[in-house]
Amino acid sequence: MRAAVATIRELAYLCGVSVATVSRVFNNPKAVTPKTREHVLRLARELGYRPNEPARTLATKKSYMVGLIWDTDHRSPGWRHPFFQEILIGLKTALSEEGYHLLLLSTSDEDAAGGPSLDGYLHAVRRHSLDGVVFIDSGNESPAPHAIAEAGVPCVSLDRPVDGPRATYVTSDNAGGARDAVAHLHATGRRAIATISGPLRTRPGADRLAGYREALDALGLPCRPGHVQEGDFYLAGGHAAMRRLLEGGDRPDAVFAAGDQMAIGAMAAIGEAGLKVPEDIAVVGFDDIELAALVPPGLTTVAQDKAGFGTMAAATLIEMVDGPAVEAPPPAILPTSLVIRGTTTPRF
Amino acid sequence: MRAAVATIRELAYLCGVSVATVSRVFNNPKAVTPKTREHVLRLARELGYRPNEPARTLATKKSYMVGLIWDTDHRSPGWRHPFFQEILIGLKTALSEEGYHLLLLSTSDEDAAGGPSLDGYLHAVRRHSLDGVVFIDSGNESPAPHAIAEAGVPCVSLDRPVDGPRATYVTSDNAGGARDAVAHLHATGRRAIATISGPLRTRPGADRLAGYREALDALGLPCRPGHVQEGDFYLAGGHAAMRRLLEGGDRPDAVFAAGDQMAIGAMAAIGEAGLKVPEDIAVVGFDDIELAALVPPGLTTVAQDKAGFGTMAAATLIEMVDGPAVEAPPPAILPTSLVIRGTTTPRF
DNA sequence: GCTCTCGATGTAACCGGTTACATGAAACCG
DNA sequence: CGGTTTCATGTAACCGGTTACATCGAGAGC
Repeated sequence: MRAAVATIRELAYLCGVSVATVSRVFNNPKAVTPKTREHVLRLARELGYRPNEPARTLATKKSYMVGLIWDTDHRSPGWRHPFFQEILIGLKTALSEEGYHLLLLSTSDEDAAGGPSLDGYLHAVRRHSLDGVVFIDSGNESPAPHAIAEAGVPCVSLDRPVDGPRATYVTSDNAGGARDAVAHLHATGRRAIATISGPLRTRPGADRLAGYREALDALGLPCRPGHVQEGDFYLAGGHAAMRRLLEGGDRPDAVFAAGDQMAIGAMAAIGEAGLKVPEDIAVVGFDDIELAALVPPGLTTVAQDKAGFGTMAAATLIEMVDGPAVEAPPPAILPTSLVIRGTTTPRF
Repeated sequence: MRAAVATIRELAYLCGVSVATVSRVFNNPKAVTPKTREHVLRLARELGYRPNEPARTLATKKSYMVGLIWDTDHRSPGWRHPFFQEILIGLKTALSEEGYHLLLLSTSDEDAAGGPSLDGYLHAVRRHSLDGVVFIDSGNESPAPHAIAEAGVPCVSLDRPVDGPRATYVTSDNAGGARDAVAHLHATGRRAIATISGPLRTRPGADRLAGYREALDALGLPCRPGHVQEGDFYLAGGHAAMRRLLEGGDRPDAVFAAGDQMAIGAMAAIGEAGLKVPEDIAVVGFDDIELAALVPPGLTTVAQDKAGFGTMAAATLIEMVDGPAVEAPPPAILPTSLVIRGTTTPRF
């Protein structure tokens, strides 16, 4: 391969046209005669010319880059969104198709950017001329997304509502999924259905609990106070919450855990208490992480549309960035689907 | 917060100095009188001024961005490096500390950049003036890293050797870890030690098998041909390979699987054959994925230094980028450590 | 044939930084 | 005290694109 031509001026010279024409070939092809267009394109291809992005960004204020903010300190388990990786794939793929790139931003950049200011991310966005931002919630109530959203930067947040002139969010149908889970437990013969909720300050935590309550209501089952235990979305929290449920004297015959990790922790606690899943206590989780299918006897769970998160976030963001600057699209609520496995086999 | 000052010229005007002085305050502080320096810094802080990155990049050719190439098609499971996420965290954290950012690149960008050329990534690197590249191997023998490495772009590859004037790689001590695993199986009383290798075209696959052979040699054990089965690093491959081992007539009393997923697949196959782990067959894995601790009775495994991958990659890359442009540092070999759990309890 | 339009192309300013070089003041020195 | 060095600062060119506006030529209309 020959050395790539460096600049638009060189290419213009070689083509015998002006820089403006070359520029137009790439940015507004129909403003240029087919003949010259082809000529320029052919030479560009042969010489391996590609317009320089920083220069283009400088001139247009559009970088074709979006920031992925992933607000967390690296010590806490908070950074582990249950399917960060799937989200990332979906996001990256969808953005690439539209010619956008993804720049990773995390808490450390905030400080590095000059002191722990509340709007460190906003500065990062400005510095790089980012076209928009995707924010993955880690449940730690960071003020970052609000600062950005309010500044009018196109912004989509995952699993956490934000408002701002060009901000929206995408989440699963948490309440609906929870209702399905409870209805399924009821349909398999369980009547004393407890729940291990997520942290109630998180939106999915609160919504899944609400769905649980609605379902009990609809089924005419009482909502016994001891049957709601708050967890932390992680293994340990599920384990501890399950022990509380077991020690409560009012032993449930089914548990809806608002996250698969908690469900697995709960199953461990059930085993330690000498009880069996699903014979003594049925379990349903939420998320459908990879592990759910592997842990015996297979965890019944409310599956989220993992790839959908990324894809939807990308689509929504691009709509705000590219589209006519009207207003923020409505929040996207992804459907869930119940995956039935061994932890909820019917009672006789 | 007041509106951020847009340009260096404005700030210079407000400070009553020239743009050159302001620029120096940020890039070469000691070239400027303490008094003016403080003055400029104070005003800059008050006004929220930050130098514009694309402009800076345009002028200096240094973007303070490194690309993370993650070569894969999104369909295959190949993108699942066993701990992509940990690597990413380590990488991002270490890079942020030095003021570098991470730009995600993946296969789709290659095409979008104008046809499926072999050096699509190289173009992406040039377009964005990336300072370097980290390449995560997904085992699909992509030619991408070589094109980049040979072009002289600073480049560090994970788990796969590359050469180029400024290229190096980081990997675990795969052979050493494998030797430890086999020695441990021997020490717990096993003598008929089989292995499920990774794909032999991958470097870790080949190295772990080599380590296994060396260990058998050192222990004076024969290396029976039927006792080496090639897997794919995934659950299904481990399962299939284990069945081949069991059907071979020459049943082993221990298996070293070159990856935890394969080990877990193998354990399933052992269970299906009516045999027990560790009583009938002991199992050791490699990686120490999260699941290893959770799957009963706990998988003994060779732990890799997950965070170390990212940190080391970042350090090595920055050394090449920042440092005096001598030559590529030698490959980094991260130590492994054996984590002993329930699948290898000693034989009486 | 002459103007008028319109569409393709060129010229040059501009985006927001960096930096080589010029400048001028202060410090140093014999 | 004149001359030289040193050092902080300023001027202006440059990085590689985009784009407003000017220009020019061809076809349309009369």
